[in-house]
Amino acid sequence: MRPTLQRQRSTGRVTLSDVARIAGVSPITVSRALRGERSVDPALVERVNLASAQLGYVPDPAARALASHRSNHVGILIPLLSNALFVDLLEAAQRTLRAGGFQTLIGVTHYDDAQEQQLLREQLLHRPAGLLITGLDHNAATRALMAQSQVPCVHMMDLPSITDANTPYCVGFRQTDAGAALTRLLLAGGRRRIAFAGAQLDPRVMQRLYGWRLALQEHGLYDPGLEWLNPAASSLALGGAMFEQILRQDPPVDAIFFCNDDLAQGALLAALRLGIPVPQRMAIAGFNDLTGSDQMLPTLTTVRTPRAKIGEAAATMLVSLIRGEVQTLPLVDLGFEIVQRDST
Amino acid sequence: MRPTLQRQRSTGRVTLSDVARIAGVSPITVSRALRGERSVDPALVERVNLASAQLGYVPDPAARALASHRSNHVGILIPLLSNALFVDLLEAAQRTLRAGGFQTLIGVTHYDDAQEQQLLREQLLHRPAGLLITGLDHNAATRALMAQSQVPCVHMMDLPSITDANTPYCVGFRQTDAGAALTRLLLAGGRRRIAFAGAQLDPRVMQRLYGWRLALQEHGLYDPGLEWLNPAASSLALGGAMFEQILRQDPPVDAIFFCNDDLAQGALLAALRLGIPVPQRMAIAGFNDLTGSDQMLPTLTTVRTPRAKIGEAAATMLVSLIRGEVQTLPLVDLGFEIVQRDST
DNA sequence: AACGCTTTGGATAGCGCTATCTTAGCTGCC
DNA sequence: GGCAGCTAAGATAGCGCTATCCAAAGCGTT
Repeated sequence: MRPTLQRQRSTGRVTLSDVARIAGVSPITVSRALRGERSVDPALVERVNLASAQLGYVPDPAARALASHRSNHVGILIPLLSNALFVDLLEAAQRTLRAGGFQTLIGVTHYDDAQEQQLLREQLLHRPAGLLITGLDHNAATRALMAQSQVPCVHMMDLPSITDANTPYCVGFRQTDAGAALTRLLLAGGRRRIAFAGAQLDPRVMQRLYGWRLALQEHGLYDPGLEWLNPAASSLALGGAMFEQILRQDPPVDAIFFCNDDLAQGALLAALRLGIPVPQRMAIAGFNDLTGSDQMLPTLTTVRTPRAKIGEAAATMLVSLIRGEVQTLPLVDLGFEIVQRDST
Repeated sequence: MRPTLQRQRSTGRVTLSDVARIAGVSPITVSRALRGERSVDPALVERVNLASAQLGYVPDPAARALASHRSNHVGILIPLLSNALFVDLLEAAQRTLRAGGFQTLIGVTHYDDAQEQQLLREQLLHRPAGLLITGLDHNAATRALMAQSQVPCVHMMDLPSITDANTPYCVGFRQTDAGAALTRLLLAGGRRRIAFAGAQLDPRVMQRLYGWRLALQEHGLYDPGLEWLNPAASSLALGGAMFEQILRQDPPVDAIFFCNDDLAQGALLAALRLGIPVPQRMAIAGFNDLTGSDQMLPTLTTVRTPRAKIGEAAATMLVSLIRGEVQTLPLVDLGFEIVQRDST
């Protein structure tokens, strides 16, 4: 009886063809007009835009990705969300990418190579238009995935020490220089036995350590016993504990360079608790200039890192890479700023 | 000359059909076997799995989404990433969802209705399998989008005060009760003039305020002049400023309930700076038990909120909703815990 | 043995776009 | 005037998967 049991799978969604019908052109012309591709008669573009607006047409990202092998996603890989540093980086990058019409896919690696690789693999499945990734140190499998995927990629935070023909795109600053500069400030303040207290021990921490080492060696004041490294995650509590430990085990130490503000803030609180006068008995410096470092007692000397600018610049660079615009330099050094406060 | 100019658009990617050919079955059987849909002969499933593993087959999410009008994405909307509270919530939810085979799409609303709506709209375009959203207060357009989309949704953090037939799925705790409980603790400690200092003024802050008000009213100690509300974002600096302001403008105040630990920590630091003895001259309490609250001087009395548990439970609930499993209760109250420390 | 009913595998036809090829309409130039 | 060399619009055929319909096979009933 029933004439043609039509297989109705449509979702009622407004499609390209609907727009085409209303505009009186073929679907492919609508597609081209909306993407601004090739030259389409301005009058037709106008008609298409009108019809599209009238119907409230929104392209289906899945269909688009399937047909074009491309998406408007950008994958972002960062180590942690529990560190304000990366949150600032992420927020700035995300804002810039959204403005450029891209959606972000956030992956949190927890400083774990296997997780990083897995997240990258998942992101690549979505054929992202680009990738933003933290740091330059990635294991071979991860690097291979990135290279093989051919997806434009910008690295954030670190800059390579040497540059050659195939230097990757990087936006960041020289951690080593910053570490050395902060150490020199302590030296200029008359400190002679300056300890370095590091946690997490990610590549950036190691570079700061290296900078500190260089500065001390310049003055003949380097001593391996001054390195206090702990692979645990940074926290106020750990900073306090490290402060107490150094104080107890190496009393001549007169300054401590903590690898980040979390540790340094914890140390300042521990000093308050123990009644150790800062900076008289012990100078304390941190890194990153996180929220609260200017509120501590005493206020914390630190290095202000341009993380929001890095996120923004990296995203901007990525967008122009995606658009195929000519890139002037693969490296962007955004520098840093020493913030001297009362703790030194 | 050239026989058939074949339109080669394939990407060299391993497809379902490849697996089907190797396994010696039809593509649709591979699809069913891999998704565990319907009943497929175990022997065939075995063959398919083998072939799939051998070829390293990975389904294309875009093709899947297009054909099935469904994806394995879960959208998560949170107000901020700069607040550790939401980061903990997010991380726990994300971990649970990943374990369930879902990818997460994070949207940060910045407490802005328009942004929330826009983000939701974008997420819905990807036909998410589910949604996790913070709070219960959303504008009409947002609610309409959610209802219309038919996507399962779980609300995090807040619980509705009244429950009726169409109560949404919620995992959280009673902010009002927590506010009242903390206030009662201060009252039990002999404090008579307890101020409430709030910033950000999101719905959860307002509920804590309401709880504080109730507790004071029970004792006939409520006075509107005790409410110090500032719509600015929370920060240590703001906490310090509010502390000084209250101290100056209402000297009889002997305790301050800060709506979160950021403000309270700032107040503790300000008290140190000003030499105001805490808790003798002024008791200070916060909310959330953030990192560092146990490191402050004095350590901070606060309310420990089960944010990681909320994230996990909400994700678990969402997964079972997506799978169509029967839900026992739409509301899950995970409670809270008063943490009494030295600041009160 | 004929009949329903429930499996289980496969054929077919899209999902909503875009890559690719084709064709019609115009130059410009020997 | 005829033909290569362009341009713009359209026709066609997928992208890689799954919804839907079909058919064959198994099985218990009367």
